[in-house]
Amino acid sequence: MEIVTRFAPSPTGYIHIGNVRSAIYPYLLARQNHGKMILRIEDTDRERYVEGATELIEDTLEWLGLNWDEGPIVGGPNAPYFQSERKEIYHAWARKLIESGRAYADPTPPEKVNQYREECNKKKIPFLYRNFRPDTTTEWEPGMPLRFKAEPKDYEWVDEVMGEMHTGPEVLDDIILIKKDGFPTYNFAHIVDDYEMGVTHVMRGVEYLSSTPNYLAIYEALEIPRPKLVSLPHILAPQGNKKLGKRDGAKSVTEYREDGVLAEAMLNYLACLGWNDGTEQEIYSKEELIERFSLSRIQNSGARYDETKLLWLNGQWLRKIFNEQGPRALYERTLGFWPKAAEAYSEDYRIKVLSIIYDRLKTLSDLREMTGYFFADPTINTEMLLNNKFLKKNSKSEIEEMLKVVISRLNKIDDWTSEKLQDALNELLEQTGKKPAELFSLIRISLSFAPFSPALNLTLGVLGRETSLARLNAVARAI
RNA sequence: GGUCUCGUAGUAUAACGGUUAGUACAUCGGGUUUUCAUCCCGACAACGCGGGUUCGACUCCCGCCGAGAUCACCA
Repeated sequence: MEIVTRFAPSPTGYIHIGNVRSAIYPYLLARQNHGKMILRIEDTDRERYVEGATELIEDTLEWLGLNWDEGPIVGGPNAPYFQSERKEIYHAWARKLIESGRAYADPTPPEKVNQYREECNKKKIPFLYRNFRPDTTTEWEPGMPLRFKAEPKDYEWVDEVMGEMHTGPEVLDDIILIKKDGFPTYNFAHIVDDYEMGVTHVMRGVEYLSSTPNYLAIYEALEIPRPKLVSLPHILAPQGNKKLGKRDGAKSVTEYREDGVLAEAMLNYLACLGWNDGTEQEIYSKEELIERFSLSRIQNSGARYDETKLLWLNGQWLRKIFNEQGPRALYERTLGFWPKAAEAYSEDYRIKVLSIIYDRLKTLSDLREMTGYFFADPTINTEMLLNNKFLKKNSKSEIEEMLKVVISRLNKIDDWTSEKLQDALNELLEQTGKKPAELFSLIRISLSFAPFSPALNLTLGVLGRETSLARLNAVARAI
């Protein structure tokens, strides 16, 4: 049987890292089995609806490379994929339930319901609406919610992650199927949609585990088969033991993209947070994840979100792309992350800069801070030079003298390549009798006035003869 | 409070009932001609507690403790 999974977010804002994973796993499962993934927008709560949220969700999924086979934009045989446009479908199924006596109109005003609830809370007994069930012969009219009529009993089922589950009759209640505004609740709508759309695996956060018996009762009453149920443990906030949410400052996936985190790294990190294939592999491409994924190896406890590891993985991916696909492939990912001054330079030059600095990047946005001196002469800061821990024992005149020796030697280089430059630097060490730390710091700082920079011969090589010598001369004059 | 779930180093995780409890991130130390990083080497560090079952338990069972979820006309 074809495997059909779905990601069914509600458009209430951006997708943050706490909840993308419930899009990743369904995607992997569907691709692995040559099945389908559906994107369905659960927009039945008009109060929480956020304009533009659907686009944000689509954008995030596309960036991560999680393409869907049915849903908004691409369409499909089960359209529409917005729940707000499927009202008639829910009502048709609801009528079926009314006819079989498993749903009833509830004329009780909300205040009364709250009153019942408070009474129970006061008596410290569980609140079950079915104990307050009103006259169930009322005709269902607009403006009146429709409730499920529960038949308390035991339920057993298998959760693909949590294993065998069982509950008693005390968890079953008369839940609302259709709200008074005519829109269905999640509890009802998702069941109808999943069935109509042929979803075989319902993957969602563990918070739905407690409601599952009620869903099971609805499947039964509707006389439709139940899909496989997969509860995904929460991603926990860095502090505390609560699930990661926007209130914890959970960043949107888009935000990480803007910070220069690669989609590959994001997908890799999130997929492996709460899942592993049993090997010691750390770096997985999307294709490898699709191949190796298995429901049975999803962890059943929550996993804490660790941004440091994400950034480490991002560094790994940055280097992997550079080494395996070449400088140009990585360069293409860096567009938009360069300092403004870089615009005046050729692509070729920028690729050279990238080639010597890429292994120092944690995120692409580091380029802005780290490459400034390749595109504009740095401001000369004599303090920085004289107070450097390797240089401070030298007097100004000694520094000036050293610079002159360096300049005259570099001037003699006929072929300005990193190899020749390295030879010249080695000779200078012998000639001056200085330690590398001392001589190289002097040159490095004079060229960049940056806290750090790539290997000296490479920096000189990329900067070029003219710029390098001009900067060294400028420093010699300023001292 | 009822119901359900979870519990290996700081973090993410591995381990047919038999291993010096493995790996990665982080941290600390060292190495690679400056710096920052990469890379390499090394160190620190864990089975929540208590009972069983067993020749032997991180692994199976029970109890406790701790953490979380849920008990909405939100999803």
